[in-house]
Amino acid sequence: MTTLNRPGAPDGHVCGIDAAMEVIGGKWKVLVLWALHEHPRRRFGELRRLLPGITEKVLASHLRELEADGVVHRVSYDEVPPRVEYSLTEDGKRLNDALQPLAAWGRRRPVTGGLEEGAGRSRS
Amino acid sequence: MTTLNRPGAPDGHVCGIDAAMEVIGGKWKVLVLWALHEHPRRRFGELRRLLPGITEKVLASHLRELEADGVVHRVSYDEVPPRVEYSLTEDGKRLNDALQPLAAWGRRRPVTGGLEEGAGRSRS
DNA sequence: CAGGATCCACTGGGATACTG
DNA sequence: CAGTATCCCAGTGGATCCTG
Repeated sequence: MTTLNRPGAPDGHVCGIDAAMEVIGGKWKVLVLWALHEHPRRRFGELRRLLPGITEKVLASHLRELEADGVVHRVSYDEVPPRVEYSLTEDGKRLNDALQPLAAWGRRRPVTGGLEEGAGRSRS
Repeated sequence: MTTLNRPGAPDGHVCGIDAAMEVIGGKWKVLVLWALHEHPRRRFGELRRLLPGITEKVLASHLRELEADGVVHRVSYDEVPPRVEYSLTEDGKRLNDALQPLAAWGRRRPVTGGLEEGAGRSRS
């Protein structure tokens, strides 16, 4: 367990977000999910092309973890030229749905209408 | 740019999730948000107590980033014993709302009804 | 073409000690 | 009490080379 470890939720809930974060915790995870959502049944190379900047290792490992987490489905046809297709599982689609509100929130962030704190974007 | 960097969304969307992930990307970020959501106007030490296992450094930095991102509001009264109170901004509350579906998804994960991949939780 | 194996660099996070 | 300052380690992501 390298992720969030709540000692047992003293308040009575586990919030489940940590579980979700465990799944989408990778740097490109959500984008892979997203790409798969918009381009069902994509092959490794295609996904790689869809995610400019990602390396094979990272894509491969993310895909493997996503598969292990049951949100991505992998089908490999053993043909002469190796061919593998990835797609979202039902659970993966649900995850994507659950991600929508967050996406919407993030999208309206830069120009929030009622931000009174005057906070600016500043990160490392 | 240490975060997700999409070259400009070739498909026409930025999905916004990456922006959101930037905000909640810390290990304890969501839990801090959560704690603040359930315990409005909490002080540093109290928050620390609410998040067993978190260190001062991390709590402080998360709080600072969360504040910079406009989701947490910080009020410091300069009294004799230093006193600072943290609370969620309106945007922070919206973020929390946006997090709910994800939390719900994560909560029902362990016992998914139709998981045929036979995947188990396996991480590094 | 799909990825496994390595090596490396970076940074996020933990522990501890100190200050206003 | 509410942080800040260091040091350090581990995990994660990146680049490259190599294989089925």
